[in-house]
Amino acid sequence: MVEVSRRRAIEDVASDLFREHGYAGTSIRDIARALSVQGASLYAHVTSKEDVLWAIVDRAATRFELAAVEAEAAADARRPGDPAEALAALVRAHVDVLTSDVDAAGVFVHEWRALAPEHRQAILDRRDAYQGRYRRRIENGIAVGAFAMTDPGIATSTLLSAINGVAGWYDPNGRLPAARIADHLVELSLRMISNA
Amino acid sequence: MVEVSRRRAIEDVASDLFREHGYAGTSIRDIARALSVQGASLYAHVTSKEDVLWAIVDRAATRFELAAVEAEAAADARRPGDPAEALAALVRAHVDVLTSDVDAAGVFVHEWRALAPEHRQAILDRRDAYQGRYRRRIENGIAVGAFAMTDPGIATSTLLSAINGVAGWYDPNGRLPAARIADHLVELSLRMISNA
DNA sequence: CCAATAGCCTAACGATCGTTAGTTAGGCAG
DNA sequence: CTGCCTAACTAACGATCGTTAGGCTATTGG
Repeated sequence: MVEVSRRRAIEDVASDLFREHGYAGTSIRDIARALSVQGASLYAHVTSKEDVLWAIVDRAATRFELAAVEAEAAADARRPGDPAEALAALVRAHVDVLTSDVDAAGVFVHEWRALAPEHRQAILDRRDAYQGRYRRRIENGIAVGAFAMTDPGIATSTLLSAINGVAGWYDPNGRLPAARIADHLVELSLRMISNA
Repeated sequence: MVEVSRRRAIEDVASDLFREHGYAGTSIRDIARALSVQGASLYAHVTSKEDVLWAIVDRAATRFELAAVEAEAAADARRPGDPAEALAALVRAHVDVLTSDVDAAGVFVHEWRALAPEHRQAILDRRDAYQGRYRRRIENGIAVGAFAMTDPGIATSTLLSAINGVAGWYDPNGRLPAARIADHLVELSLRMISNA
């Protein structure tokens, strides 16, 4: 990974450590040590520890949001009003973003609780909006009979838990390339909510 | 919740706090404050902070294991060799354990990384064994044609992620009783891996 | 060649961390 | 009354936490 800026290099090793040991379980000096630098030196590039967490989470959130917007637009262009097409596109986009930076995605999924109250609330709002995309497609699919009759809220949460689970075991050097994994997750996701 | 021992009361409030702020994000004094007691007073009942985490995780793991054993035995007694029956029983048992103590289950799912190396490895082994129960049933179902042809490893991990996701939103005072939620998760789980 | 800039250093601050030691207060059994 | 048990207390330890201040060095554009 070629670093364009020192600030970005800090965020990248922080993503790795936050994902492995959690935000509270990682000290500024831990991050510095991974960069072969003294802890205090980081403050030339960063205003606080929480600032680093926020940068990681905010960027990851933005990437998920952009990918979802594009995925829905493309799906609607291909097959307008097809809930399965739209949901498949959403899931694939989500898994793609997740596998393209597992560390940051893992931090986004698990460490948002450690954010300062304002940032935490902002992320919760954005997560709700993101989840709403999935939910609307699921509800629409149920309405037109493409998806099974189930509780849309539970189905949405469970679907997102399922695909976020990839962050728990994905290994860039593993046996399956990211694209294959996305294929499987799309298949599992659609079956989960589809009619017989 | 009536506490039978002081030790157990400590573990219960610790479960709550560990789940909310993580193990590293919770201090001994935080736990003590929730019990209206001084931090040092806890060491009359506890040998270390990690000891508390281990007790919570170990107990939760045991409950999941016992429930799975019973569920499989009962399913095999009802309909021997039926993969769907067995998997449904496993999922229901898992969700039941999870909802019966969300705090402890949430700690088990998310905070095992914070365990001391030996305990951490022990839990990883037990988690693998537990996951193996699901995997064998899924592989068996694929072999007999009851389940769809998919990667059993990914299907197993994704299924468990899906049902563990309940720990992220379940509220004992929420709109749905635990039994209804288990119903939904069983349904979603079976559909996820079933043929057409 | 010089000035600016980026990057890192050492030293230290007050706070909090997990944990130990020694002590005190109350209840119950002999 | 005595002696033990449970449960709490205060005080303090050394380590580590996030963070600030001020100074040094190497590279680089004019």
